[in-house]
Amino acid sequence: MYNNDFIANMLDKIASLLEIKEENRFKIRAYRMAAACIRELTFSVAKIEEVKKLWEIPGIGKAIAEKIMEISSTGSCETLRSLVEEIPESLLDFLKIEGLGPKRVGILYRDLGIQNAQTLKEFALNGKIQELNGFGPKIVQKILDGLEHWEERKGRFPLDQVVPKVQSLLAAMRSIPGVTQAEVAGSSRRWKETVKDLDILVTGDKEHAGSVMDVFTAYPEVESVLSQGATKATVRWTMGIQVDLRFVDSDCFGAGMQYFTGSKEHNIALRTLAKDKGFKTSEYGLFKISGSKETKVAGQNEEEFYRCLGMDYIPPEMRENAGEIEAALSGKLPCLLEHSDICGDLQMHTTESDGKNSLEEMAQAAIALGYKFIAITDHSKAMHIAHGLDEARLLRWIETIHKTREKYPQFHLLAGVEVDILKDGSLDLEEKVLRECDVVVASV
DNA sequence: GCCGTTTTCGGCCCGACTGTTTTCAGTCG
Ligand SMILES: Nc1nc2c(ncn2[C@H]2C[C@H](O)[C@@H](COP(=O)(O)OP(=O)(O)OP(=O)(O)O)O2)c(=O)[nH]1
Ligand SMILES: [Mg+2]
Ligand SMILES: [Mg+2]
Repeated sequence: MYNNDFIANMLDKIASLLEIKEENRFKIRAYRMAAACIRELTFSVAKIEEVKKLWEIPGIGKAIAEKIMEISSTGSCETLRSLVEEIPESLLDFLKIEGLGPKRVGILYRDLGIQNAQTLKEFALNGKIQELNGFGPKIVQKILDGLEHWEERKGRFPLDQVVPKVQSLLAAMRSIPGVTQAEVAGSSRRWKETVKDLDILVTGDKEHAGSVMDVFTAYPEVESVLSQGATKATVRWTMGIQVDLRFVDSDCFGAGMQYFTGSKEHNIALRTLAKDKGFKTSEYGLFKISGSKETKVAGQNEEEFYRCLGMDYIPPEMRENAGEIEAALSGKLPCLLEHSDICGDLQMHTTESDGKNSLEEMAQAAIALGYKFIAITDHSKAMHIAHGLDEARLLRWIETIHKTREKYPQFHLLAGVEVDILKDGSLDLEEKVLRECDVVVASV
C-alpha cells in the first residue's frame, strides 16, 4: 500500500521534471499544490476507490486524480515514465545545489549534455559552464562548493533539537539596541515535528536594520553567510541547519509574522482570498485597494490581519491550507487541544519497577500539573531488567497505592500494572490478581 | 493543471537578494 507521502513525493518529482522542461509554471504549481494537499490529508489516498472522491478534494482535478489512482495501484505512472525519457532523473540532485534551479539545470543538460556529478565537475573546471548564458564565475564556484559538500547535506531537524538554540538566538537579537521584537516563525512556530530551517522575524526602527544583520551574520554558531541584504539574511550554522532572518519595521510586526509563519500554501490561499475581496497582502501589511490607491488597514497586529479579512484568528498550528481558511471564514475553526485539556495519565512507572520517581512524587507532580487522575502501571515480572512485579508484589503494591490514595482526597490515584503479553499470547500475571487492578495495560 | 454567484476561458501571491542583466532573470523566502 503506497502511503500519502509516497504519492506526494512522486507528484513533486513530476513537478521538478516539468520545471526543468520549462513547462507552464502554473501547471507545475498545480502538481506542487496537489502534493502539499495530499501530505495534509488525514486519510490514506490509496484507499480511495472512486476517482470522483479524489476529484472532490480542492487542489486535485480530473487529470491529477487519475494519476493518483494510477500511482496508488501500480507505484508509478505513465506521465513520469515518459518524462524521465526526456529529462534524466539524475538532474533532480543538481537542484539541491545552492544557486542551481530548474532553469540553469535545464541549460546545463541541453547545451552541454551534463547529467551526472562527474561531468558537472569536469565542465565547471574546464570553463565550459562559465561561457554559458546566465552563468558566471560565482555560479561555477557555487557548483564546485555544492559538489564538494554533497555528503554533508543535512535533512530536516527534530523540533526539540533546535528550540533551545533558537531561544538563545532570539535573546541575542532582542539585546540589540533599536530592536523591539524578535520571534520564531516558519514551521517552528507552526509546531511541525521536524523543521528544514529556522525562520526568525525581527522588528525595530529601520535605521537599526544594518546592525541586526551584522549581529545575525556574526553570531558564534554561524559557519557561512549565504546572503545578506537590507531586510533579509540567510546563514548556515556549524550544526548544518540554515537560519533565515527577516527584518521589518515595528508597525509591520503582525503582517511580518503572518507572512513568515506560513505555510507557503496557507499564504497563497490567504493572499488569493484577500485579492478577491479587494485587498493586497504582504509582509508589510494588509492594504485595501481602491483604484490606484492602497490604504493600509492592518499591519501591527496579526489577529487584526485575519479579522480584517472577515475571518477568525487561525492558530499557527492550523495554517497548512487544509480547510482552515474556509473554516475561519464561517466561524467553524476547531479548538486546539491545550496542555490544560490533559486531565490525567493512565500509563506511569515508579521506582517500584524502572521509574525514576516514587509513587508520592508522581502523584504530587500530577496534581501540580492540574491532573485529576493517574494510573500507576509498573512492569510485570517478565521484565526482569525493569525489576517487574510478580503476583505477590503487585498485590502488596496495590495495597500501598490504596493507602497513599487516602492522602489525596480530591485526586484519583488508580492502581494498575503494565502486564507483558508473553510469546504464547498469554498474560504474564494471573487473571485473579489483575482483577484487583483499576487499570491494566497489556504490552508486547 | 485547477478553478468559477461578476466565469468553462483566462487568470493563477508577492517580495528580497544575487549575479551578470545594460534593464532583469533566476532563485529563494
Ligand atoms: N507568500 C509566500 N510566502 C512564502 C513563500 N515561501 C515561503 N514563504 C513564507 C512562508 C513560510 O512558512 C516561511 C518560511 O519559509 P520556509 O521555506 O522556511 O518554510 P517553512 O518554515 O514553512 O517549512 P520548513 O520546515 O522550513 O520546510 O516563508 C512563498 O512562495 N510565498
Ligand atoms: Mg522554515
Ligand atoms: Mg526559511
